[in-house]
Amino acid sequence: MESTANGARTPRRRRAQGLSREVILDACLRLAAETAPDALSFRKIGKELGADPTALYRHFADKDDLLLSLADRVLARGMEGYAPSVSWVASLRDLMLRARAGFLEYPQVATLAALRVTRQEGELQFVEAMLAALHRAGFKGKDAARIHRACADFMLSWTGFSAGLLLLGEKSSQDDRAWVESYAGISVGDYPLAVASVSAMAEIPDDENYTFALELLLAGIAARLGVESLTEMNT
Amino acid sequence: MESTANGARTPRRRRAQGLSREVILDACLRLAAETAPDALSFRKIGKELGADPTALYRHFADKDDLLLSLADRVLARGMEGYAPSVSWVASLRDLMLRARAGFLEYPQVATLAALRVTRQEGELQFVEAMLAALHRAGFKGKDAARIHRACADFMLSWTGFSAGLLLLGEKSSQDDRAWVESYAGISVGDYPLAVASVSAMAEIPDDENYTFALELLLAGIAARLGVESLTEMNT
DNA sequence: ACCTGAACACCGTTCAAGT
DNA sequence: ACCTGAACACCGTTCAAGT
Repeated sequence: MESTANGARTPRRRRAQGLSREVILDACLRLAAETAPDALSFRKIGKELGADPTALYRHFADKDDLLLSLADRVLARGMEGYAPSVSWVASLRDLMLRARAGFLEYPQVATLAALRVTRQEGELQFVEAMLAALHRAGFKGKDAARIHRACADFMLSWTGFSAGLLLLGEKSSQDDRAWVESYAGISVGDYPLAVASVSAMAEIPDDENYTFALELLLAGIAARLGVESLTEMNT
Repeated sequence: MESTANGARTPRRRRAQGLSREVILDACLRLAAETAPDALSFRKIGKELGADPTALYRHFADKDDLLLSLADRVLARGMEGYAPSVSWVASLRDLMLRARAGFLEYPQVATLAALRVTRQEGELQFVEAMLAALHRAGFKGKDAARIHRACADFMLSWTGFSAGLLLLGEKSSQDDRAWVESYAGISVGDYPLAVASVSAMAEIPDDENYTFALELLLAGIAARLGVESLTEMNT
């Protein structure tokens, strides 16, 4: 990669020299950008680096360790360019959308690490920005902590879900077939509402669904504000 | 299991005779009730049945096929005893809680199948009950479909998340250690709010967190009702 | 018709050995 | 100090063979 001056055609393994956490993480992100289901195995990372797969154990305790660092990098990347808005709702919405979008650029990382807490720089940036927005709204202390946790885990769980759907890929289409087939064996008359709406529901893309649920959540938070302070109401 | 009359001490493998989808699914649920991380492999299911692991392929196309049937059974089990309330909010809340609780009795199934659509009996029961509650609230057609999808995927994604946490088990405790350790290397002064609330947030158990987020979501839906019909308002 | 068992192409991880 | 490579205990799945 550095100098392709001489014999550029032999695709044999580069010598693995100067591995480091940074170098390894970069290679992982290169692999994780793809939507292939198992792109992040040690063996594939090793090949990408031209190193023996087990060399990674010199720099990371185990796969979990690697994954947490990877997840934090991805979150931090999603936070790049974030600027708080004057509106706290707009800030919350922005954060909840950009964090998810950041993760979904690396679906592998999202599925594998969505339920882990990284406790590294990127996560702290996200938490601090969320809490700042909630403070501006008037939520403090324990109340702010509860709402932040609800929002963060809403985002993380749904992001893991979405990443899983992306990685399933073509299998989702198989699902559509199964849908039609499996209806044959079931007494459809018992489920009139479900049968009537089934295609309308299937049409909704996951992104739109997340956005819509997020708006419901934000409305719920806003409504809570009304209850708390009783000074201002928003429809 | 059927008759322990003679030689009950030899734990050698029962002969595998009369395997069927039903028999296999029962064995799977027995295994999946545990919190062991990899309890649902074909090899372990085979051992539980006293059959060769590959015998399962005679009854299920692949692991995915098995998982979908398993997931639908678990959902159906969660729906047992459901009775719609006069209050549509109470009905929605009940459905969103019982579906998750049903899945979490079989964490293996929940992690592996949360993002799949089963299109079998249990799922239809759930969808029908949700739509019925939404209709009673006054949501119809496309609007009901959108809200149902938001609710269902909120529940499914969070349930997959929760099941993952359960399966992580002791690793969560490791996280707590990591939390303290990793704070050493970071300039804490840059994240005052995050640092101040970190322990308050960590204390919130996942169940409570889900319940709280669910209330926010329900409040958001109720608020939307106000916008729609303009006839009745609820704080 | 149904079950078995060897085999294939994968996993994460450990450990003695090389340099 | 860092990387290698054989090995271990696992995966899901295929396929020829048994009964």
